[in-house]
Amino acid sequence: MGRSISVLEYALLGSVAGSPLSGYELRRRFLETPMRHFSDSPGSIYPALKRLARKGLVAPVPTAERSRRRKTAFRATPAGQRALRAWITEPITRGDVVSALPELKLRFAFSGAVLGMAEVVHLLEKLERELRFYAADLAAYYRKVAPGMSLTGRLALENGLYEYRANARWASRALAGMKREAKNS
Amino acid sequence: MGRSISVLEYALLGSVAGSPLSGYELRRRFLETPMRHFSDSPGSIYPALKRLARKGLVAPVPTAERSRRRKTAFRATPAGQRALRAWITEPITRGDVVSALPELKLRFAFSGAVLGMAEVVHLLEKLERELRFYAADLAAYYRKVAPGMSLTGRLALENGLYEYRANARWASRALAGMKREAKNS
DNA sequence: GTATGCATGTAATACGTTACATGATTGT
DNA sequence: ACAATCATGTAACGTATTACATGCATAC
Repeated sequence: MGRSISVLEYALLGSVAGSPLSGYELRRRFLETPMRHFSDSPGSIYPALKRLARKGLVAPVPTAERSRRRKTAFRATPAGQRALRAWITEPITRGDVVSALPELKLRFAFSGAVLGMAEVVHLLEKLERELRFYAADLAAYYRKVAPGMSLTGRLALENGLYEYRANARWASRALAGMKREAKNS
Repeated sequence: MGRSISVLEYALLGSVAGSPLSGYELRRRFLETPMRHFSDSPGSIYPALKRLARKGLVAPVPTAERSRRRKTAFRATPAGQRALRAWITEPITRGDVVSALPELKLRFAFSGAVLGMAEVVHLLEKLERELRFYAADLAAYYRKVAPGMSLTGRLALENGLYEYRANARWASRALAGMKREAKNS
């Protein structure tokens, strides 16, 4: 069937999980917010939106607008919400953190919309564990190969190490913050 | 003509700029080293290698090997070195750091092989400037929108902020290290 | 009345992904 | 003898990129 869903499609789906948005508004989001790494080109967004609609994951909402500008806003359907949830709660495997970190972060960013607090915490815990694990891996690799590397190669490797450590620290702090907040509610 | 060169192709080209490597060895690199975010699938690497060969940027080196295993190692040609250099020294525009940071890092990682120390420093300075600039942008954006965001959305935004700050700090430290080293030579 | 922003689309192309396929060599 | 690893490829498919194209609305 029209099975798999691309990361771009999930990004769109997650964006219309809360309030409906039109293709143009989604483009502006990708252009103006830190979701900038997604292309804002109409050639990617409108077709992706149509695919989601064809799969029944989003649906156009009646345009109760005073403006006569043609504009079709889409919203996630119940099936869309389920698909989003399924994607976000997919198991995090070792190595996802290496080859698909941006996707994991996107999943986390959207998790608040479809998951309960306890599940969000669980997701973040998994993420933190994998980040720490890979940071340690990288550190070991660095110690092993750094002596024989070129200066820029070694620095690039260091960059990766620092970045993963920063990510791991972020996850720890975020986790602590969430647990604190959970008590005050 | 066979103009543009994909990031994967540059990754391969840069990898064979120093010593020749076969498709299989390149796959293993992508599998076992922190270049893991590149796919190690034969369906991407062998065709990309062939495209590079067709463009005259890499060439097979005579297999003076004792092993009778068929194996074709490729090395960057002079034209390949020039193309690599041209890519690495392309101007860094505002926003590259947002939409193409991994590519910028790859360029830096390979820069040692084709650029002089002064040019590498210049590249890193540009990179550092843009990283700081965007980190500041993100911080301003955070202050503006954070109050109205969901918890996970806000945390994801924080993550981006921390990550860019970590990158900027790395660039500063690397720069300081390079300048120190330049004196001792 | 003309430029800018809103708003949506299509067509050509090239590329990466996945799956499939083959065979030689080394180690046990 | 068999499994694992070395080593290279092809075919189908979907999708992102780029460029082109259209038209309405608003502000000046």
